[in-house]
Amino acid sequence: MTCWLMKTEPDTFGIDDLATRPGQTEPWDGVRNYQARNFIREMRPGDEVLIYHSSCAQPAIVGIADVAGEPRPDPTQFDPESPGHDPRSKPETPRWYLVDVRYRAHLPRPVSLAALKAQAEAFEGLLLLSRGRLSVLPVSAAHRDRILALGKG
DNA sequence: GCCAACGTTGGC
DNA sequence: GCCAACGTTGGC
Repeated sequence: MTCWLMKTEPDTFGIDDLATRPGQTEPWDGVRNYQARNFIREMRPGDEVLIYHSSCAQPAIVGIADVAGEPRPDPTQFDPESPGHDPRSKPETPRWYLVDVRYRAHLPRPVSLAALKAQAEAFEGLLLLSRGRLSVLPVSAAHRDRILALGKG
């Protein structure tokens, strides 16, 4: 079972929004990057997800969620009204995928990007630090444990 | 298949 | 709001 990190902009849809959704679950649509897409397709129900807030005053890992279902085609790619519309996508050959993400908990203390950078050796290899623009990425068990330890109250 | 132009992400 | 990094597109 893999642990993942998924980014979101709190001004648009933050962890508080996730926590107050019906079923505390949201289809994580709109990912339009091939590397991120490939990671989504590797996700399995029950996998743990770290929720990261980006493009905000304090970029940080703010909580824990899990993967609530199998990866499936992102329906917004077929919707001409959606900003995620991709005219190249056909229902029989979908290009973009999503998973449903279910809220589990806030971290008692957010783990800021600055805090991660301050322990650069400990977080060596963490794609959040080396692939700044990747919005979905795997997190090793060791890094995950360390992040949760930092996030304890 | 190379590479320049362009667009987007996201920290600061 | 600026700008660096870098993924994507499209001409050749």
